[in-house]
Amino acid sequence: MRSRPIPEATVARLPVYLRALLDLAEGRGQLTVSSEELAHMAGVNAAKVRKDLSYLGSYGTRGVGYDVEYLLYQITRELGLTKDWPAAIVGIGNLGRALASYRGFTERGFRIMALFDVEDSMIGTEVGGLPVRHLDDLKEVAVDQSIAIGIIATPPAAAQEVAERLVDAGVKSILNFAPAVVNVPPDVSVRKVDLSIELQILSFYQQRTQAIATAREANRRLGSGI
Amino acid sequence: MRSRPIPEATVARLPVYLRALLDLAEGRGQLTVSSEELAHMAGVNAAKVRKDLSYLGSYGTRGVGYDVEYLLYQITRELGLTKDWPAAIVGIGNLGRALASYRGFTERGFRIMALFDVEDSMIGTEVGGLPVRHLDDLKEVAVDQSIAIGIIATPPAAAQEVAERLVDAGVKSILNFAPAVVNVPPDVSVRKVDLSIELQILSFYQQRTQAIATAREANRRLGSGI
DNA sequence: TCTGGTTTGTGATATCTCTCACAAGCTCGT
DNA sequence: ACGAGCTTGTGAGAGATATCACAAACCAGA
Repeated sequence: MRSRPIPEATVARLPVYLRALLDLAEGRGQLTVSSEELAHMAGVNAAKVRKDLSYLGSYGTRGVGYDVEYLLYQITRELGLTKDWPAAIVGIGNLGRALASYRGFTERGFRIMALFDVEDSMIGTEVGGLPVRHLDDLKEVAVDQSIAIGIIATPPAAAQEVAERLVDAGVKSILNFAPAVVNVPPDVSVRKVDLSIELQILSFYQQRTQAIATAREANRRLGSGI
Repeated sequence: MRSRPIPEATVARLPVYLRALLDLAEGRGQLTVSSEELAHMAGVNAAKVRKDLSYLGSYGTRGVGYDVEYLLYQITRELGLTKDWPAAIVGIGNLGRALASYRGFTERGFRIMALFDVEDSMIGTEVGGLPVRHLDDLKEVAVDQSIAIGIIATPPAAAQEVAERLVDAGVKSILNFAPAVVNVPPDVSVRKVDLSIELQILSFYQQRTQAIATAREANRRLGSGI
């Protein structure tokens, strides 16, 4: 089963398994883990865990489970986390500032190397130990520092232009926090994180269950002859 | 086709269409829009747009397209955005603070009504015009203010407990920013926003294309007899 | 009223994803 | 050495999602 392409859905879950395994290794010092236990920690079912891991190769032992350290290494390697990825943040507003000082990034080898904005009053100031530079310097800095990942935290109107500048600077991976769709060439990956969209999705399900409750209520009144 | 349940994948795209329609209405004052144009603005293909919209009912006109205002209204209604949703943020660190002052929320009828933390030094201070209250007051405040949406922005170790307190307070929709899996009863919706996971997914695809490029390079050297 | 150009709505089909169920394979105690 | 008890790896089928392709319906102009 090795060397088959890894499905997108599986790729999206590997980081979740990775985190669970880190908890096991660092926290409890557990040596092996069953698909059942890993599934519970990751909030999925055991068959899915086994199938996901089978795409990486046969790293488990029947009757025993998976070796935590070995599996950790394999997932780390598969996700390309054995090396550091230099990243840059564009747009140093509320969100950009929070991202710049967010610990979670550096933890897994993502290093914020540069910050960019267009606001003159902001250029030159330090945020989280890094100077804010002008967007016009993006290409030069990106090439110089081998920036691999661009993080867009600008207002929506600026997102597309920033994306194009990142692409022009050779960046192939973009994480977009701006509430806007950005179009890029097919060899560039974009992932979007959109708080407002997530809330709207929650709203849909919340409203639906309330609607059902209301309907049930109405139905009960009808049924009881009122 | 009406009254069939709307697929999850479609629900997740409705907010994207909504945003595009708002651009059309407010920005350019355009009256109708074709699935083709909407698809381009949303970054998907036209057949998908039509199928998605068909779940809401037949709101288009053949040969013409969709009435922008009418479609706006229908999607807004379907997403439950005709009323305001009171929300609360738990965990007022870097991220929580940024969220508390984030404009994007209030825009679509999500009102941040309360902030919670456990750090004594933080309790009583104001963030974005709201006082930070102690987590122990959560239930009382949540019931009193009819909080519908809970936003978790705590460190990962606290996430599960906070989720349980939210559930206990009657909250049925949770947006989880903490890098941790939270388990909730089936009648509660959780959506997670995990910056670190998104970066790791980007890392996978970036690393893969680099690996392919390296292999191709090696192959070329072999082929040329070096 | 008819014709040509346009765009929707949707069956049919392809692709992706999840879940089940069980043989194969491992460990351990006897 | 062997059987009991687990746990993996995976084929098969179910289910969800995406895409295709085209008939049906509309508008505008003659």
